[in-house]
Amino acid sequence: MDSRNEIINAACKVFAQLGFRGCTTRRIADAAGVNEVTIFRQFGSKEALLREAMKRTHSVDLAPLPDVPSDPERELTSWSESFIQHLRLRSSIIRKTMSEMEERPEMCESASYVPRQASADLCHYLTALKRQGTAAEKFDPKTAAAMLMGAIFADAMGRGMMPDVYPQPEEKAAQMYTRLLLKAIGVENGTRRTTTKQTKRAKQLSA
Amino acid sequence: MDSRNEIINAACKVFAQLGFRGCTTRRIADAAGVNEVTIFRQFGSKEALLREAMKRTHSVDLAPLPDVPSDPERELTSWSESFIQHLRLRSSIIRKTMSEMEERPEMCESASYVPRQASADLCHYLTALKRQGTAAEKFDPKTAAAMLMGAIFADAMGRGMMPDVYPQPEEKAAQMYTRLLLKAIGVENGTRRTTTKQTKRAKQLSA
DNA sequence: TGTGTAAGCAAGTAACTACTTGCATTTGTG
DNA sequence: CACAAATGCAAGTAGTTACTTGCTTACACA
Repeated sequence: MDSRNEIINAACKVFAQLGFRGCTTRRIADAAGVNEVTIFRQFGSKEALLREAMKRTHSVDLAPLPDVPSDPERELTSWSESFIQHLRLRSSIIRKTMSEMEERPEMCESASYVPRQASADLCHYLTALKRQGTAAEKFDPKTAAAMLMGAIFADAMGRGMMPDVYPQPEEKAAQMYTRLLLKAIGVENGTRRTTTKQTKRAKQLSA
Repeated sequence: MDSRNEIINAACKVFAQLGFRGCTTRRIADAAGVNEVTIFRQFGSKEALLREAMKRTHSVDLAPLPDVPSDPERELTSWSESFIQHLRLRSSIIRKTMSEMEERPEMCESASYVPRQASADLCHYLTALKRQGTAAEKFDPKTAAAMLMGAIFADAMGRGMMPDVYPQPEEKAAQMYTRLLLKAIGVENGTRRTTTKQTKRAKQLSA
């Protein structure tokens, strides 16, 4: 049915704005353009509605990372960019979900699916880099993965609140974190890197 | 007065558990072992009470970082450890505050004081490392600071929800993030580092 | 044309919310 | 002892919450 979808979408929207307690059936009904009773006839209770709404919002596919790395900087950067974009689009709902997690642990199981998957993908990729010998330094893939994801996560959650503590411009942030991580694990980035260095030197000379 | 303090402490505790909407004057009064009217006589309203309670919880002193770096690994690691400990102790209240920040921006101004200060301190320290020449790589101090703080923040916020995506053991996490960052900015850690390497090699040989 | 299903509407329930009022009790201080 | 300030207690206010019931309307399908 159509009203069912409208209600679920409205529930997500209101939850993202006001959290579980602020997400009243009255407000959901208003946002969905639907009578309040329809909610109870369709879902039985507010809890059941939100369970379904959360299940839907948190089932997303992440950008893939190749099984065998070929161009680490390009591949990792585009992964980081898609991940940070994913988090930014959902920052409100993620903040609310995290705040609710002690009171309503069921909600977190579905919410933790995406970051778990992302972490596993990234770890797998970094381990491959290490096995290949592309990464020169000794490092723990899980720590490195947590570091990159943590930086991206904190940026997505906190930039709206304190824009001045995060790197500028916003659109380059994912790339900058990724480059730092690659340096940390000793990945040299061949031709393109050299070109960049030469460009920088040329600029410094002309300045 | 004594009841005033009891009420403020109780308000912080209940807010950390249930957020603003869940933090009812009834629950605060119960937690404080005080009659509900006392709250209104002392603070006038729930809003005013929570304003004062938040102001108090968020005014904390951070561990200092030396103005001129001498032993980067030791100094940064101990700073990271004290910072992660600070965040872990307050993870519940931080999650609630972040979730509330769109609805109640006043609360966030006091809450953002600590991370802003931490970021400034860390940036200053990293810039000094760069100026000293201790850090070999070219890097942007703000990005590097955001990366380390982001990793620590995400760990403190998320480990309870998904322990398996963060490095083990928990107590070494801050140190591991710090070491990765130092590698990223090209800080060599003289004698102690060599010793560690030798120990590792000895272990590998005997294994 | 008839029938069932989904929806709207109005009203009501019991519990809870922030907050108030009036009065009695405790407590520290001169 | 006396007085004032701080607290407790009981009751009440007006609004909101999740959820229910009974009745009416609209629409699809046979």
